[in-house]
Amino acid sequence: MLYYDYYQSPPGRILLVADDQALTGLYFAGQKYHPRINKQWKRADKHEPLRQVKRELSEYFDGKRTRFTIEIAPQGTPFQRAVWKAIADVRFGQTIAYGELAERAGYPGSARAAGAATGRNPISIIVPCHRIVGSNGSLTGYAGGLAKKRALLALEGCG
Amino acid sequence: MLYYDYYQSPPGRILLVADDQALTGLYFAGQKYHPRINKQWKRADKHEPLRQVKRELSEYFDGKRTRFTIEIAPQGTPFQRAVWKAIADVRFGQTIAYGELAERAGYPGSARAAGAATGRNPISIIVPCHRIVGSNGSLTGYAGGLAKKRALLALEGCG
DNA sequence: CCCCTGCTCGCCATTTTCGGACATGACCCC
DNA sequence: GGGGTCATGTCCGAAAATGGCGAGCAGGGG
Repeated sequence: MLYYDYYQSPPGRILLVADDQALTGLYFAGQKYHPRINKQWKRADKHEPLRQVKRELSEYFDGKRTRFTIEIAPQGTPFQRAVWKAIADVRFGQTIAYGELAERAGYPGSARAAGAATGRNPISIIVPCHRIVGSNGSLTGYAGGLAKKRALLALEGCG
Repeated sequence: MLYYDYYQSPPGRILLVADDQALTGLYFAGQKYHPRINKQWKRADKHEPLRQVKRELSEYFDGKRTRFTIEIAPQGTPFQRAVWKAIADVRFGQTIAYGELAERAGYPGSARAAGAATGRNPISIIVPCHRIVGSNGSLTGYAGGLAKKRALLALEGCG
């Protein structure tokens, strides 16, 4: 059984999805790869994991939180999970390039594949894929739109 | 955790595989689709499901048993499971055609697909795929070799 | 005629293969 | 620097190939 709820953030409305104990998805409204609401899912604004992530998001957008503690359970291939795990290790206010990301994930040379996997990240913000940039520092892409990527990086003090 | 052991039957050596409570595989040595022994598996000649199936097999080959009671848990697609379930309902000494099998499985017209699924049966003898023959009565194929299919049918009195 | 054989052709789920798409990066040339 | 080119690795969907089939048909012997 999966549960979901919405959260209104400064950059836009967010869809949250969780199973019994962990967060499985966090999507900006209208973003690429946004899932359809499944009839089997249950709208639940009091479900504990969802409450916790909403609390942590509020603190994050208020500038009072720089790391998340909510448990996450993203679904993907072994390669994708390795990439997402490597992304999760990038700290608040820091950025790395796709090539560096691929290397940290254990797949040196797979920069482009790492980019594709980054785009499929099911848990935006918490798995901070906005902290991954081109090797020359350019903001090459973001599933939710480059504007949101800029906004998040600005919030974290990366002009 | 999976457990395995061997059993020497009249037609040839057999590999038995089981999980904690049910049989998941029964293969003739050298048959098609024979699995490799996984390092993670444990050789266990006293594991209860394995002991039970060895006992029932002995009785079967001695002509003292016409149906099996061991619990089975074959792994496959929904279609394959439907076919294997339909095979399991064919009784000792009886034979049906692949077309009839497909129909009983709930997929009328899928005779050829049923044949392919039959070939992938992971639990020979217990799921008696040797009782499936061509619509004209011919023994069209058997993963363990047609000789074994003939031997099993002879044992069951189908000359 | 009847029966058998061999052939062709539709069937259907699965598996394998293949061709793009992609949130890159290094190189080269103006 | 901007813009083109090319070498990469992974994933997804589509298409083709693969099988333990079966019905229909044409010939050749009894």
